[in-house]
Amino acid sequence: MSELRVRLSRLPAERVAVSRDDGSEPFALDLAELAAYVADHEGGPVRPRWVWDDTARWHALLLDAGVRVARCHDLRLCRRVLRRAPAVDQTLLAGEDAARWDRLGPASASEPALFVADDRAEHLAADAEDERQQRAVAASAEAGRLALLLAAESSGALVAAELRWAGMPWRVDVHEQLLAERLGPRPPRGTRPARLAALAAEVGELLAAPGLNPDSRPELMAALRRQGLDVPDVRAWTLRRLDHPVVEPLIAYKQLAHLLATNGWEWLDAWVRDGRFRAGYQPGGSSTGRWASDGGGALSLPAMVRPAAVADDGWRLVVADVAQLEPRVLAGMSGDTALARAARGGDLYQAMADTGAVETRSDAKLGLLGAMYGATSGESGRLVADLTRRYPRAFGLVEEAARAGERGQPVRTLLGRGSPPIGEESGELWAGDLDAPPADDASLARQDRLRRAYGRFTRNFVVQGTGAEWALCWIADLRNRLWALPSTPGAALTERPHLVAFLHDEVVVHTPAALAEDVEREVRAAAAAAGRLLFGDAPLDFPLSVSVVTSYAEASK
DNA sequence: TAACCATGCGCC
DNA sequence: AGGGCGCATGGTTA
Repeated sequence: MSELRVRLSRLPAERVAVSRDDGSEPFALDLAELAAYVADHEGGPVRPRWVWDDTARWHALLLDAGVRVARCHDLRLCRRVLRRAPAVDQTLLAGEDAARWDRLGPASASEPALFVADDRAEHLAADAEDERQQRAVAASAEAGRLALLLAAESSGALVAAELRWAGMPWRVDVHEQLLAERLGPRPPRGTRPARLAALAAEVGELLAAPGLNPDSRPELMAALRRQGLDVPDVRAWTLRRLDHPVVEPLIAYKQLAHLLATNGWEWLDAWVRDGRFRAGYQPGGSSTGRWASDGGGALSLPAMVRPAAVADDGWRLVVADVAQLEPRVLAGMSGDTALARAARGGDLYQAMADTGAVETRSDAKLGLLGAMYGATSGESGRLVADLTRRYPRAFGLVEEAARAGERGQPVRTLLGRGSPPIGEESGELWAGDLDAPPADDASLARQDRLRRAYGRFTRNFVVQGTGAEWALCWIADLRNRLWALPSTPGAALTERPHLVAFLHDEVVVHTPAALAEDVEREVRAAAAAAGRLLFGDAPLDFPLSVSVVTSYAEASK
């Protein structure tokens, strides 16, 4: 029996159109009735797939009403995937309002609301778009994989909405103490904290440039040059090679200035409330399918502030990350049995070294990363050549992806996500120009540079993108497993084990301490399930390192 | 003045 | 000749 799809569209005056694909008559509800309708179905024997334009907006509203849904189809997100999927006949996605669906951007992830004034999504009918998408998938030669991809994307969108809704537990007092220890007491807005001011003064003195502003690159470069320190840039990595007393305080200044700017007191004011850090997530926000973040910087929480992420009393954080996700995914998608054998154990790089493919673990890592990123020169380039002989299918796959990119051809992930066309991001040169003969040496060189850059991108795209697909399957399954853990009847999402962070290949679950072991078991089981979903019975492991901790900073990496 | 770019650093 | 992001700053241009 096929599943029931219930399509929801917005109507004027904050009402909602409900249209089921079981032949029943469509009808309208107000928001209170909608929450009750959804809750009623989620509690019933057949949980529908809820079809809507943007999960961030609909699920936030439902969560506020105490309703959690099991499955959905995010039309905006899935349309974006299908529009670039090489296996999809694009004419099947044309039709009424298609252009408006194409232009539809994500709801503001930091403040999702179902109804907003002057909304471009207003009156877009979910039924028509859903039918188009279903037809496009069904007609594709990769219908099964695409359907899995869309389901995973949509589940990811549910996770993202729940992450924002629940928030990461965050201790403002711990964070403020940490800032005070390093920077001094909170200064008035726009002035430097004491420790930063002292370091700036010290740098100025050591460079004989009183009043120097170390934040100004031209000022700093000029002052360094006057001291005979000629550097091409002022990156910490470059400065460290200099032998001069200013290096240490200058690097310390830069580090603390960065802490202040990105995760200082103003960040706390903006993003932490009621003991929760609520960031905006954008599922599928990057072209490879990885998530992006939208306010708050949830995907780049510096180690320095992680001590402030503390579980509630009697609760724990279960932190889990996958070891070497992308090399494992590469082994699986290429069917490289030698690399897959190395991916059976906990340490893929060490296993490569143990078989004699390379001398040391670090050589294995350097060579594999070089192959996935497109390193050509030096040590890394030489190792890539060696490893290509040992793992021809895996290294051949990324090499072929790079060649396709250099020819200007898009590539696809395991589940069928297509890369954006060449030149789309850079804007430097659109694809048509590549077919025209270059007018002069300069434009020839420019074309060449663009092709190579796109080749490095497509090389990485197939691996990073398939890695993102594995991770989506992982968190989608984990989300359901966590919900299925025993809890008191009617317990809300945040009264049970729930996800509070997802960072590409790592998750954090906030759980009552007594359930931490169950959570750990489910996190591992979900990883194994994701591997089977993508790679079937291929002999391939996705080992996790899992820590049960009170503070995020204690998690071993 | 606002919008944009370049730089540098953080995360994966 | 190393992939993907976000964010803040300073400095430039429209």
